[in-house]
Amino acid sequence: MKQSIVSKIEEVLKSLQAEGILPAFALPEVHVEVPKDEQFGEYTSNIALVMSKAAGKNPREVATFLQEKLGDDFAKVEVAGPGHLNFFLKESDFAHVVTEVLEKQEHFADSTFGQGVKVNNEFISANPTGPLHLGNGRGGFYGDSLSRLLRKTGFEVTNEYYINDAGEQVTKLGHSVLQDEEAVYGGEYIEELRAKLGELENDAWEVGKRAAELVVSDYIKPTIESGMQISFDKWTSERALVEGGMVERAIEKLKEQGRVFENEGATWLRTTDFGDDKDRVLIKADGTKTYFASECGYILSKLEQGYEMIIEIWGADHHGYTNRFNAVVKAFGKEEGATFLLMQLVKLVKNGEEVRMSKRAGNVVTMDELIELVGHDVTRFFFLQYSPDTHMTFDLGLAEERSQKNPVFYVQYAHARMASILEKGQEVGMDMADVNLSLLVHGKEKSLMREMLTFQEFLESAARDSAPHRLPQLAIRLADKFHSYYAECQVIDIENKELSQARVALVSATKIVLGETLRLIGVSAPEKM
RNA sequence: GCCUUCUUAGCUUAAUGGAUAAAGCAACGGUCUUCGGAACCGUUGAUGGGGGUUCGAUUCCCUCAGAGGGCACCA
Repeated sequence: MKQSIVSKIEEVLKSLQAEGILPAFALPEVHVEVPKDEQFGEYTSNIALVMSKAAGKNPREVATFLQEKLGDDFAKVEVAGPGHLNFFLKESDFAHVVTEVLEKQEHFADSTFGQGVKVNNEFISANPTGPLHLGNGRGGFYGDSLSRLLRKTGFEVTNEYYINDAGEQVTKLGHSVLQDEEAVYGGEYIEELRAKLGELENDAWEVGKRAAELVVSDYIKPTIESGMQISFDKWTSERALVEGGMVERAIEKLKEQGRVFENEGATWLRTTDFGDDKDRVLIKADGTKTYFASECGYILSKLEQGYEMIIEIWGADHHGYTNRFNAVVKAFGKEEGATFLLMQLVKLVKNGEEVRMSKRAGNVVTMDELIELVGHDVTRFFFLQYSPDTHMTFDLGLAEERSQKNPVFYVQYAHARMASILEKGQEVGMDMADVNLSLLVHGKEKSLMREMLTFQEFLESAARDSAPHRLPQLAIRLADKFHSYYAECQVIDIENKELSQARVALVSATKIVLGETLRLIGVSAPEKM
């Protein structure tokens, strides 16, 4: 719908210029949006405001020219405010969308927006040195929901977890398990690892390797799969990559590009060619490779697998690494680099005092603990609500109280209420086969239908902006509109069967759209609570 | 010192450069229940300070103040 309005506006503008009503000038790009306020219609364009200067006429005048030529396909086209052009859809469009939702069910609003582009979405990727903590949770839920959104809008997405099991931290983990003087990590899980590993040789690297595997299999994976309900398509091991010779290949390839040089006994990559602050070491003077070198191998392997879009969801503390990362991507010949989502760190507060999260001290609050305390749906909804830029503070003292007041219940309750109405509708024999949807003329009904009309649009722009945090807001809005409708209109009324059937159809469609929104968020859509 | 993110209502947060800045919680006042009251309706209340760009700025630029994060031949 949006696209067709855009083309119509473009067409009319050209004809206005041809007729000499508007002077000849390069037409700006036409933007059509869904206005947030319903009183401004279903779609709106600011084109008259944007081009008024070039046209040498005031915006309202330009808008009026357009208005006169665009009227036919809409119930109303209006010029409002400083020169906005607002489009109101016909009654038949409203009724039609309900039919469409009921036909397509959960596939309603599936789109081809992403054009099957192959996306690699890497998130969490916590070091295999301990259980996942709250900071991992934020990026985890965000990444998972983003993937769901991208798939819905036509991208082909692979969720990937990178296991950093080849570096110095593995040796440190080994020392910690051995409990020698170089131990750095503490906490209960270290004791558990010790017990599970049994007889230990006195080699921190070997012990660390085995311990890291256990951390992944016994802590990280269960938390992700059962606790957080995230499924990864791929778990990539840094060590496997290194042992498979990927890193050497990457370095060779970079040498071929002429980006590699020697200095002070070390081997460097000239990342400054691509906007990095300084060049980076690949091979240290002592002959060992840096983490950055294996990162190069990893990037090459992603590119060789044919991913056209690379998404990296990192903690904001990794901000300084984006340039060198992109430098490598570009050195391998990909022009636009990766999409980075930098999640600001979660600040943890308990009774007004900040809790420093440190694996060393063993005072981390784990995802498992939080999920056990308040439940998966509450945890996920809470973390997903906020934009990555927000420096969110999480008050543990309020966590339980929050769980009672979490909006996720409000939304789920709306869904359960719909289910209950539909069940009742069936009992009293409401037949959906031949429904007269033109009876849905109440303002609250139109408001619900408007959400359906603009649903796909909403999803596509959230996908375009990598902004899954808008989904909880949509869920709340849908629930709000439904509750409000419910309070004002009797859905099932035996005395008025025709209207009731239309309303049951509307509730049924609303339930599908809300259910789909909840699925994209990743929380359950209960039939009963 | 350099780079970077943030500052919106009492609190936690929304708002692809658009129209009257939106919710939840808290507070206050109503609905008194035939479909699920975990609900509905209403009231109070906000863009850190100062410049600039723009027809239009919470949004872009500069600056000041405050708060986070980052600046390894570590990973």
